[in-house]
Amino acid sequence: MDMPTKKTKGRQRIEMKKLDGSKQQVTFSKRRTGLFKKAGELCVLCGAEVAVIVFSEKKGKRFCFGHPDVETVLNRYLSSKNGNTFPQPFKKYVPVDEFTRQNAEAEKELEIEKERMAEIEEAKKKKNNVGNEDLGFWWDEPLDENMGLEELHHYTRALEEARRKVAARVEEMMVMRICSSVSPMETGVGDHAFVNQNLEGGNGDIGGGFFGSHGNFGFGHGQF
Amino acid sequence: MDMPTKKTKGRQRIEMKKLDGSKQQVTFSKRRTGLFKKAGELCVLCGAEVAVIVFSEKKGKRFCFGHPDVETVLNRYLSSKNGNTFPQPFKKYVPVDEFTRQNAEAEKELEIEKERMAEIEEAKKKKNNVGNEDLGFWWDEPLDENMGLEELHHYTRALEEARRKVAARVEEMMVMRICSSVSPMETGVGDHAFVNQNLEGGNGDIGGGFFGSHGNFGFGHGQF
DNA sequence: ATCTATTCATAACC
DNA sequence: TGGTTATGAATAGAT
Repeated sequence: MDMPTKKTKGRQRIEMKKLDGSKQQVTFSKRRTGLFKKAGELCVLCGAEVAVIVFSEKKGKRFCFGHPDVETVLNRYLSSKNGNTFPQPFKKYVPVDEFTRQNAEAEKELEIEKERMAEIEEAKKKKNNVGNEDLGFWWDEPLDENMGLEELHHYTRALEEARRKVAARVEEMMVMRICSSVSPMETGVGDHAFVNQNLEGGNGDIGGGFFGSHGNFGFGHGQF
Repeated sequence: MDMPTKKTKGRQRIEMKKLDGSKQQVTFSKRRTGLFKKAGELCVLCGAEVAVIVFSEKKGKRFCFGHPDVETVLNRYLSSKNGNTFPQPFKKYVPVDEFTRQNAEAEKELEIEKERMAEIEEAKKKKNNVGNEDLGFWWDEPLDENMGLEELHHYTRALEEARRKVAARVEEMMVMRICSSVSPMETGVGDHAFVNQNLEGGNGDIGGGFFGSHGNFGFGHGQF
């Protein structure tokens, strides 16, 4: 008579084994979202710094979450890795609010594009002053296959250090550029988290903000 | 008369704002565990590659999860970042099983220690052949403060590339060393996930395996 | 580290 | 991909 038949079976227990097909895709989406949410909550509740990087199996699409942003956490990871203990490392929280930040990101994108198109030609014209004599940039040189393990380790650490420095320098230049082109608004140290879906083709970001009422969390691109 | 009073209030809704003190610590532990579990499930169910890096607020203690391991995912991230599209990148799953892998890690630790103590002296004695003329290694040179944004971008990408190459080379050397000193056992491509708690003092890893019955997930150090 | 009572995440369906 | 429902899981609070 009546229709007490439940509309759905509700959540069912599933075996912890690999899914495939459309089922996998749906589950991937939902669980990825859930994972990022959990990560964000861990940040808010416990003041933790967290980076989550996910590559989908098919197409290897990239998804990221980071607080304060992926790069910061990665740099911290790379630095703490080799025993270099940096309790509260190189993280001058950039005093730009979300709005300003978005401008920065837009500018970054442009820069990256411009640069990508110009770099090959530039490489031909310029001489660098860091240590290569005539063939271009030293950083384009192939690795010496005979380099020993220990040198490689040294090299690795140096590269991480260098990358960190570059990241800091770029950020700095960004901030300078922003500050000189935008009226200084709030200088409060913002607390940002970035979520980023960055696939090969490059489509964009994924959704609305976290914790709408509490923190000014948001989604962005998160490159520098 | 009877005691229908509930033993606990059960889970209570909490405001999504920062906690402190012991409450924070407890919540951090529980939620971190939950986050790693979710990450692991995402890997198993969807074949995703995932890295999660967490720094606690106080003491900046580091916690990591990675599948197949943190380094792999990070390398993939760094490479895919600047538009360098590598659908299925430089990840020749090393055909070593868990046991062999542990040997590798032990050896790595030793190497790193040895090297750290010797490197300063070595730097003085050796000349490198990559591009610096006389003062030591080019990679120890300070950054040119006048380097432009575009050069910095180029530089950054080059460093990431270089780091990737070095990592690959180190891994390769490791494998060669292993293969030449250990009898070839199973050559099956293992599926590993590493969880790693790596604090300044260095204590060790955190717990039992994930999904005991299904995958050979485990906990490890995850350095190279 | 354990134990409940609850809230929360999500498998199945649309 | 986005929404609904019913249920399995995660976890806040207390021990």
